[in-house]
Amino acid sequence: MKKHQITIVDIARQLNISKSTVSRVLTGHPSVSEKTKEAVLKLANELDYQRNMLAINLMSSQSHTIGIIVPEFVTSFFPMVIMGAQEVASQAGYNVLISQSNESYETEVANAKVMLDNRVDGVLVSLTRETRNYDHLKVFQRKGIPIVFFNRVCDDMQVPKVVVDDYEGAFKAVEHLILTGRKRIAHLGGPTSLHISKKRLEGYKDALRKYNQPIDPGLILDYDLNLDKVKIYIKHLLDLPEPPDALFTINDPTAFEAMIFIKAKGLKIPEEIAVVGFSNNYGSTLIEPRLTTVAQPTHEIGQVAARLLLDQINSDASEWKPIYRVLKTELLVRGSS
Amino acid sequence: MKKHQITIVDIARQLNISKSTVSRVLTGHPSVSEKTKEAVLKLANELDYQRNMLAINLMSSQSHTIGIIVPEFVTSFFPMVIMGAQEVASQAGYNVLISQSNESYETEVANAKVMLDNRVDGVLVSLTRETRNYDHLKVFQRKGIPIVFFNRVCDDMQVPKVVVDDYEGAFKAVEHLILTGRKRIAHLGGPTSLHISKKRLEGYKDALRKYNQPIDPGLILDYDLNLDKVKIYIKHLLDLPEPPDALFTINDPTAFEAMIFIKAKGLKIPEEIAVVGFSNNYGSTLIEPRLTTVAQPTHEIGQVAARLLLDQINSDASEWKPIYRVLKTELLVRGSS
DNA sequence: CCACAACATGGGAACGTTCCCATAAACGCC
DNA sequence: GGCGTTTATGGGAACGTTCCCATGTTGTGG
Repeated sequence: MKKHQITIVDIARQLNISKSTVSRVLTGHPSVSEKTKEAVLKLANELDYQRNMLAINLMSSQSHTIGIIVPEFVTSFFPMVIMGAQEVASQAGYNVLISQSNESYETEVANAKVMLDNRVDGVLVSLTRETRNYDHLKVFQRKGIPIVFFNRVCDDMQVPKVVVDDYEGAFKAVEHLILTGRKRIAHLGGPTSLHISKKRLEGYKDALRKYNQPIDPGLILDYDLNLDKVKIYIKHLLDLPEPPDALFTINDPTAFEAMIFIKAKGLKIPEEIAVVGFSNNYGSTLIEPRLTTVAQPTHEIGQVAARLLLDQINSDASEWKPIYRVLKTELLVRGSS
Repeated sequence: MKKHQITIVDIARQLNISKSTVSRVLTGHPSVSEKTKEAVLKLANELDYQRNMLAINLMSSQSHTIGIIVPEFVTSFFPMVIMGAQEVASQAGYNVLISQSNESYETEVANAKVMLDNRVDGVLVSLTRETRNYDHLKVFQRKGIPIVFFNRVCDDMQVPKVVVDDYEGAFKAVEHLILTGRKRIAHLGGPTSLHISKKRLEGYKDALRKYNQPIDPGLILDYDLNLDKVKIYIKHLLDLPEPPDALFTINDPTAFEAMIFIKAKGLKIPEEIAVVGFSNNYGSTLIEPRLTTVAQPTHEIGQVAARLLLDQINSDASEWKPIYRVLKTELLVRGSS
């Protein structure tokens, strides 16, 4: 059981003034005499008074908390985004309630419910790879709670979104492969339900088109991002009568798995097959050869998304605009290509 | 501005019953007639009623939230621990408020304050590398809020702690190096203020002693975990008149940096110098050669710590015991040794 | 010296729950 | 049929704030 907590009433009683006055001092209200202000501050400090956010939250009907729902946080991408968001949020006096959906639709739904129960003031979401139904997220809109998507966004909802230029990033990656003489560039993409998968695939195709290279459907595969399956797809590609001489993957972890398999097969990277990833995850400079990849401004994604969310929190719902922010990527050419 | 929220009073009014009864239905209190129960449940569902945790929290003087303070979460270690803790916590109906101290003492202090303001029901802490003063954490004890340390623990406080057997892990790592014929094993350790640094150093020394190898102080370095400095220390070691033929580092990220530098110098790993890390971070199987390391049961650390914390939350402060849980490590021998 | 503004303070409702206590009805039981 | 017991319900305080409104007190200008 908890001990008695010091409240403003305790302070008021000891100083023989009303709790209103104490509250005024503590919230910095101007109309209170210098003398009482000092006395209150002094006693509050002595008693080790700590404001009770539980009461403030109820009173203000605000939790001063924003929720973040991400599919996972073991690879470095989402943690970095969260860092950026957390910075902005805590500077504005908001806490961050993080939850992982573990790439499971059901967990995402459950997490959304928790956020709702806890009356988060807004929510940042990056979808799971299997989310097809968005009812659990539309609830936020219905209840007037702002929502901002990042990275894995929902095309169905008219709300702010923060993404990187996946199309351009993929285009640059593939263009780079073409310009370094690759003739058969394979693409191991993500689930077609994800916006990012589509955009990256488009960039891949358009780069080939621009340089008049044939688009061979046999070199384009999409998979569910379950890393264990990567080697199956890579094996398939390598076993083709005309195997690819380059590989562009949906993300870095996929590229890592692919490289490990390719190296185990005894093929030389980049001589026999070049590999390019996406995201510049932790590990891309560890693997050998170092992975060429499309860097995303992770930290900035988090910051921008959090700022958009705070803007909505601090404005009337009628003013909300479905701003679509596209951040730039950067191609980092390293040893694998 | 928020729209009107559906409350139990709304439900009560519409059904012409008291809010007490509605509350009873919603909390599953037995003494309420089947008929009213049904009606309430039906209407609550229709109106899309959502309980307001803000009110419940104030009423119960519990935030139903546990705080976690970690030094960082970009390397995979802490995210994994957090995952374990989050699992246990959310199963028990608790939220998790995560904050990063970024290895900064001041941020750790500020984070602790936020936790206190928000009346977390308990807190899980892993210290920064620079924390020497524990007043900001002792406040929790004083206020009757349970605290559990993990990984980077505080020797000064009599509270539950969850660690791995750093001593034994280090011992096994160094023993392995000795048994594979290494004669001059260097150790790049962490700051001596950290408990884990001391324990791992002890394990290192005792392994050497057991096999009658000399302990050469010139081969033992400690640093502040700022990865940028690793190459300076490694350079120093390699430039010694009698350079080491093996290196045992305080953790994996340090080992990665060391390996990159060593490889750049043209030395062969493991032939000319073997490397062993600690923690089995993400990336240890990416780097080449794959890093031999001491695996920690990260997920389990989080689970165990969260359970110890919940046990305290649900029991009287007088029953709290400073349980010290030591989990087993496992030596993973891979290519780097 | 009086009217009126500016300042300092107090009182109490409100936020949405839970929970204790009271009350009324229904139900045996001898 | 009266009495104690169970069952279903209502009333209202409490949690710790904030904030509106009221009240008193001081100061200022004509």
